Amino acid sequence: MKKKFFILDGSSLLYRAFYALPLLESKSGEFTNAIYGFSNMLVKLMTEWKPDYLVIAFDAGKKTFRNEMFAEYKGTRKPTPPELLSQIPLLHEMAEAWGISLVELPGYEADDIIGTLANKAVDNGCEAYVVTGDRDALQLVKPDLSVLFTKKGISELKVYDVTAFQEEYDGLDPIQLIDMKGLMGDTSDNIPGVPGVGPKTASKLLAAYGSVEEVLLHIEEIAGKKLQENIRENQQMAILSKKLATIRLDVPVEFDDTAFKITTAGNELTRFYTRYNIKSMLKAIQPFISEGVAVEAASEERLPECQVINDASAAKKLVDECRQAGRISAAAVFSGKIPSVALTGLGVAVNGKRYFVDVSTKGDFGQDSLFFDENAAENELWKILKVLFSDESVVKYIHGLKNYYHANVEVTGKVYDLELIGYLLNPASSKYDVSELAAAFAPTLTAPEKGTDIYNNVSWQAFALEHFSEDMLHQLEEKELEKLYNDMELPLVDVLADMEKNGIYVNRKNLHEQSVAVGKTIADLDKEIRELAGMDFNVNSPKQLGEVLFEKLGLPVIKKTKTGYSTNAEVLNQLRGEHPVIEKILSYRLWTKLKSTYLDGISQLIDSGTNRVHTSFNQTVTATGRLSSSDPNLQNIPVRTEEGKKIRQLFEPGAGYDYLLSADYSQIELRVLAHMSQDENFIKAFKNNEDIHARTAAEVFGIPMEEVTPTLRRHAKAVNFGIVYGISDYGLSQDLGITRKEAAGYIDSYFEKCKGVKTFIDKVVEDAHAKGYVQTAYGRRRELSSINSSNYMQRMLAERMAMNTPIQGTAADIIKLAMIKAHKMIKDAKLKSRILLQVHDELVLEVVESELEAVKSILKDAMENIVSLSVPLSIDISMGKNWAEAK
DNA sequence: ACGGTCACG
DNA sequence: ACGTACGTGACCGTA
Repeated sequence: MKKKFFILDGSSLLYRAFYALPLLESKSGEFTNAIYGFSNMLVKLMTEWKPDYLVIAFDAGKKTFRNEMFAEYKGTRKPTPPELLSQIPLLHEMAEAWGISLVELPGYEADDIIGTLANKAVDNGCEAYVVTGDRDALQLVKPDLSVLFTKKGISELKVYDVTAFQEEYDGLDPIQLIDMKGLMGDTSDNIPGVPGVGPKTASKLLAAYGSVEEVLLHIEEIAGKKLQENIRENQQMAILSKKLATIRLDVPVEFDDTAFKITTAGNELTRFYTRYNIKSMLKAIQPFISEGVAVEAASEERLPECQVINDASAAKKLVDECRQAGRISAAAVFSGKIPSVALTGLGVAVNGKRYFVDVSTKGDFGQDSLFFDENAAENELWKILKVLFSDESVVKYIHGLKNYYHANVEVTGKVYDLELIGYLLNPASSKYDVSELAAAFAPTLTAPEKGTDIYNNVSWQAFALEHFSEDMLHQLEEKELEKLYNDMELPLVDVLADMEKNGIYVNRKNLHEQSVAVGKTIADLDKEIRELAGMDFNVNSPKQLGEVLFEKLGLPVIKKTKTGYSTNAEVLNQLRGEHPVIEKILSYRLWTKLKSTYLDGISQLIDSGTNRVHTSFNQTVTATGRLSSSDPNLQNIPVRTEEGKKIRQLFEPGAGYDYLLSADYSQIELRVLAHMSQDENFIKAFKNNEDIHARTAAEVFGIPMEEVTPTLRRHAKAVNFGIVYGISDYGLSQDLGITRKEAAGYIDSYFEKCKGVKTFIDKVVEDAHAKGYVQTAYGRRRELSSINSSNYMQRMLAERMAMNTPIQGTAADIIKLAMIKAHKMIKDAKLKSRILLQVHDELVLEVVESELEAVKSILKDAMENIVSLSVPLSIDISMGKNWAEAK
């Protein structure tokens, strides 16, 4: 029996699969529907056709080429959706996972590779099969060479052998298809053909003469004067069109008896479909993979029973097992609030087994923090187990390291916090809890149902961590993020834990007094507003307020929102003078914001034990690498208005400390921009320690520094901000209240003067389009999946993110490193002073008088010298008896 | 749960 | 013609 050689048209199948299936997205953000469809096709071929050889032909070359290729398909000239383009690298991965050769040759189209190889396979004594969604391939049909044409998307295949072809094409010889095209053309492929010749005429001519060349030799005989004339005038076109339609059979590729055989390695295949979360495929591939892997894929059913450790000897045995394995995967349960947190339960996984240990001090595990007792004796089982976390020979795979620090667990040696690693791999995700990570990295592991008891739940988490950590670390290495983890995110955990534990003192008495006073102000304003409006309503309700202002009072509508009238500050400011109530409403808004968010909001979060607020610094929230702060958010305490500053006054040094000290980077983002862009003007200005916005104004408006007015400086400042945010003329015009044209003019002259910035921004955006992600100077990555979107708005947004992220993110990286260094220096110097807050470009410390100079010099060193850029980094230090004074 | 609003860098 | 500045979190009212 002849061996079967299959060659697949990669681009046409990918395209068909993409449009046949709804858009699927893996947990880590890649689109996968085309890959899913393609995979189903492979499975179908493998089971129903049992090929001996199978290869995929694909077009090599630039993305733009691929763009055109897809764009011309089916006569639609729409740009190829980025969601499809983004799956091309996955196609390569998929082929590799299957052990299938992917044949690409720069300068040759997939069609020609397919034609050549199919024919060579036939010459080698094979039956050749071309699998494609492109009808042009039918010209290849001959004895022993069939075309499998996709139908209904890709779910069915129609077989064209010589007989089937001739049945459908009325006795035409397959190779005559190219003569057909030569005569009638093909609009979708931009092949012109002969005007006035359609399928009917072309068939008739070919039936009579056999080929384009023969037709041209017999022009005089052709019936119909107009037709004769058309053919005569378009002889060249007919020949060229035929040539364009002809699949070449002379591509320099050889039939490779070894490489073209399928060498499916089961674990690669499992890993691939696991990574992209294509669950159904994990079942479908079972017949093709070895037994060992089948077991791994079926682990869903093989979740071991949770063993509960409740005596010392079992605990010791577990310690021994982890030590011998050199690793522990653990998920912990904590109770209590910072600064009083206790570890109360521990799930452990090792060697594919899972355990649960109840380590709560009173054996009341599952109760909440009300039962926390810091004087309670340490749990006996925990005493035995905790040594694992400080054993240098044991690698720890855990989740949420900061909580361990809060619970005073000593964790040393090699530690992998999979939460942090998940964040580095995809900072755009919103959650990194174990079940979320499992869904992304180990989709065969089904998370326990809601309501599952804590023993099973936590031990499952440990089991899951052991299961997918290897894959995550592999990706960390592939994306070159290890350094970022080891030198930045991991050491930062200790710093943040200390800051959160420290908290910041709040003057409760003053806070309460302010709250009462502001409450009175608000009540008065509320009354006045209702009187001025002539009716009762809830001023806090934008809906009701809108109705009062724009319907009852008939004020002009400035702007609308999705749901109704806009009543924001910008709108209200424009309505000032139209009605006396407007002023009152603005004032009401200001005071209620202060009271509800800052006075009463923070009041609720003051720890009654320490009289301090212990914010959470979230390390895995922002897409750019910044920290965020919550419960309460101490990164948005008012500072811009006088009323707001009163809030800052409430934050004071605690007992035993003398001052709050603030150290903030001067213009760090613009300095980063100067460094990354190597723009001469910016570098010079920063090196000379000039007022950067004034310098920008001088350059952009072409005047000497002395003539820069405050207004011009303000405008230049706005442009600088705009650059950092990802400039758009519209945004700038809104900010400055100028026309869009004027804004565009500003941007033009800015780029004219700052060529380096222009070049840099263009390069960043271009790279983002090519790679689908952007990076900070330290290699932190942010995926921008909509950067090639066909939706203008989405694409523009992604481009602004592309411009902003390297700048904002690099600045965030720098201050993170500075925090680590400052924290260490303070510790090494055994100072009592300590870091309390980080506000993106500022650190707030609590200091004792005697250490002032030491602290200042440490901060200067740590913050200014942490990295050497092309421009100096500079910090301003100020201090006072409260946070408002330290500004 | 979501949109509108507003506080910060 | 379209309609946006980048990154966050908390509160309120409304669905």
